[in-house]
Amino acid sequence: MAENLSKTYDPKEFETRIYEEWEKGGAFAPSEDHSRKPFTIVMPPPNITGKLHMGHALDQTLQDFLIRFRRMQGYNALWIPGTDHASIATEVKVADKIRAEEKKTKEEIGREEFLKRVWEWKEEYGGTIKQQVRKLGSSCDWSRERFTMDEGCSRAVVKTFVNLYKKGLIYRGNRLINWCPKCGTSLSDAEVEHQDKNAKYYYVRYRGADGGEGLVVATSRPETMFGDCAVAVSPQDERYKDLIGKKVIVPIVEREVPVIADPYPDPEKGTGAVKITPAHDPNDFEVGERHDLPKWSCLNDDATMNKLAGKYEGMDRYACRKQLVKDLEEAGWLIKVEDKVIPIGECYRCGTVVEPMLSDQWFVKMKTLAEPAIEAAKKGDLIHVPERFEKIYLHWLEDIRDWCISRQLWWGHRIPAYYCDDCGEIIVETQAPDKCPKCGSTHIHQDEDVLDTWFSSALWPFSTLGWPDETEDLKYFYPTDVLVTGYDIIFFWVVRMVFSGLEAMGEVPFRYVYVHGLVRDAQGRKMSKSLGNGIDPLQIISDYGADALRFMLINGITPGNDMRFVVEKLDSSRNFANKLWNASRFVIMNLTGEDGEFLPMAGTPQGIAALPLKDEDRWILSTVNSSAAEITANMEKFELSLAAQKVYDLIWNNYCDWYIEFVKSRLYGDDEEDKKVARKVLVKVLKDLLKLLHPVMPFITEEIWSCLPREAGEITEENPQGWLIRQSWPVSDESLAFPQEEELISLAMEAVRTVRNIRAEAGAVPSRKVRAVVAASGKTAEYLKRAERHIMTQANVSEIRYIEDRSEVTEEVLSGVITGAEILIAMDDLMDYRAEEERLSKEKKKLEGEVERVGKKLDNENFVKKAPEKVIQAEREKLEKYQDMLSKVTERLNIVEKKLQK
RNA sequence: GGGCGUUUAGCUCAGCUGGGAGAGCGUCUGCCUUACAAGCAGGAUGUCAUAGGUUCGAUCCCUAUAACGCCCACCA
Repeated sequence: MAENLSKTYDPKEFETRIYEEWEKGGAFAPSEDHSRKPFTIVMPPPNITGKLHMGHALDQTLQDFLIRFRRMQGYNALWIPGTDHASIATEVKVADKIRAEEKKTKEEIGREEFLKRVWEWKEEYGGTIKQQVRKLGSSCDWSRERFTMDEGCSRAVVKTFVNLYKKGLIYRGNRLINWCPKCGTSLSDAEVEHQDKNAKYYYVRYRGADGGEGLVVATSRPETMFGDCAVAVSPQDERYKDLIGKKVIVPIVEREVPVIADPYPDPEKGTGAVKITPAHDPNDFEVGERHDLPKWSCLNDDATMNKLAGKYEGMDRYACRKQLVKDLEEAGWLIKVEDKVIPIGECYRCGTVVEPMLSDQWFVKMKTLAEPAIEAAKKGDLIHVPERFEKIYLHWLEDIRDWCISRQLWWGHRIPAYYCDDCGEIIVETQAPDKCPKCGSTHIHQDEDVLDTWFSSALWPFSTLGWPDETEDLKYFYPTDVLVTGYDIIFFWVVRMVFSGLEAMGEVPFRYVYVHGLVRDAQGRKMSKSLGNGIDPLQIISDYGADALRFMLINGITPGNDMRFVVEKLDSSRNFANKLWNASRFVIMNLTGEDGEFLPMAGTPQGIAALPLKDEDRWILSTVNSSAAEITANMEKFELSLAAQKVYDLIWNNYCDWYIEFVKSRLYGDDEEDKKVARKVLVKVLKDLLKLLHPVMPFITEEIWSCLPREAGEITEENPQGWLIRQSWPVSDESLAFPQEEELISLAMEAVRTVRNIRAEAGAVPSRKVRAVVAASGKTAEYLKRAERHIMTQANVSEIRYIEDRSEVTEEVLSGVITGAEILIAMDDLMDYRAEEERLSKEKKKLEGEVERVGKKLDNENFVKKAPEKVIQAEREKLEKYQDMLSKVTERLNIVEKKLQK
């Protein structure tokens, strides 16, 4: 790594280099030593659909923070990286690309060729993503990298499917599913987004078959009338009592359907009579099941009307609706139309309105699988951070319905089900069968469909560790420790991993779920491609460095809450990095002895404590020592933001602003022995601070660390290069607790601040030394005397006189009160009256000019008449302000002049 | 229809199971003091959304209310 630090902080100079060295040196891989406790995270695999966005950057940073912290704490840390094939999303993207570039559909290209193209896409985008993850500094073990469609994960998928099928938990059925007409595939319930939309209720009369009035039904989808097979009413509904059992005629369709009594219709809603279309509505489907009604589907897969629709055949569902309503109206069957807000289901990928359709699909039976997952959360085997997400998790599992897992797509895991062409037998096996076990036929074909992409993601925590094989990794690293993810995929992913893990492994896949929010733009809007408000993490890294980005993403966030991406926060993070950089340069500059060699360090806490330490040494050692304990506790409780904030404070406010300043006079002094002590403390503390900061800012800390002298214990067999990434985490040590010195230096700091304050408020000449009088007694006096050196140097005081009684001072003074004491400074000392007179005169002149200028403006009739009220008001306020300032300056100038005359 | 979150300094947000109201940015004043002007020193700014309640004491707990946002929900 670097030999010494360049003059200015330039992350470009070292971030890439350091990452390469880490990776080459095996810094991310866990040890083979399985006697140590493991700490495992599996990375939520980014989709290979495109590049990483800011949300990924947050996700990665949080995980890397945790894994680095635990690694340093001594856990055998493993973070498994990988990518997701993202079945439907990728298929759509690649199909779009082919359509745009070659003007061909995927059908025209053919399944085999299409899949070849997708694999090429995967190589390209998967590669980009991996590079981005590296740029962010993620310390994941690339030797264990996985892909949801690699050989192992595919075996896991097949194995799981077969297992669940044999247990009767996966079945094939002709049921109502969500159908996306554009993507041409079924969707799970989770993949449908409900949106409230303005729509209409159409009230349509179904006349009696006996020539009677019949009844009126309300529907928002009249085009489904072609699938109507009954009209249901509540048995309690007096209005329709006489119609039950009779027939009514569906207009236009001119089909006789029975009026049936069923508990489903709510007499309060609509007309109380519901047209029943089992093939296009989930509720109707159930009614149909209860009454053994036929299930007539009137839609094609592309949402056009089928032959059941008669003359409307071939029309799009909405065109048909429009025409049908018109026809109904003309025929007199349309009673009224009502505006209504109705929740509409849309495809989460393409936004097309989803159609409930009757279809042969594969389903996972959820009830039995959900139960242990519910239990796990209730027992505390699974803990959500923050807690409130447990409620969401439970609620979803508690009224879960069966999961439709087959997709009419090509890119994905093909369903391991085989059909005998001769006898129709269904064979579900891990290996394709040679012949039908029932009839012996060799005419067998595999199911054309693939699985829901989330079926394979659900296995991620154990498929990545080698399952279904009983690998060493699986035994040692499962269950994993924490899953970090955004709240937007709890249902898609977290829930399914939990029940899958419990089913396959008998244990929850992770102990903690750390849920983070979304990264929004500066206005609080979701970052999206359509808005074009996305921010590329790589661009930010190139402008500010990965460390600054990471710190910015961690700082000021709360688990589960969204954050805004504000560029100013990056400046602040970068400035912090620069601050640390320069402080380190200062330390390193002062490290070497006359011969240019590093001075021997003191090593252990006991070694440091045994040195002839000064008060300020003890203060900083003690402060860092106790803060380390707090910071550790914060991190263990996932309070990462608080932890980062505390390290920031420690570095900037304690170490840089105070300790380094305290110690300068010693470093520049003649006492060689004491100089060494100061150096040792400087380095010891800097090292601890670098360790504490490393999880959030890994690059800069490693770079600085590499420039500091190595000591015993820092180079080990596991860490031959002595890298920071593998150093041990600071543990608070009793030998470094110095409460008395903490109190003493705090008091000194108060005194310094007070004197500075007085000086600044009095407008004293900065370079001018002042004499101070300290009125204090007892311990306070004693401490302040002990800290006299600091007060003098830090506050530019030339002399301190101690008194017990404040009334001893009779001259004109300014004073400030600190804990247990008062500090007084003579007015005469504060001011160079000549200089002050000059300054005030200048100031006065300037102000007079301003007053005159604004005054003139306001005296101008045209201005007052024509300018907007706001501007006039602002000018008036300005005038007032300047006049006020002028009178103060004048007053002060008078005093100064009087002093000069004396 | 059900549930949840947010509301704290001009802006972005912290506030770790009730006891001093904070940070960064911005702003104002003074400083190029040999680590750092991406800096140093100092200052100003808040009825912690509103109304009640519990408590010796509430930004924090309870109950309402409002605004904004989010999630879930089988579209008669």
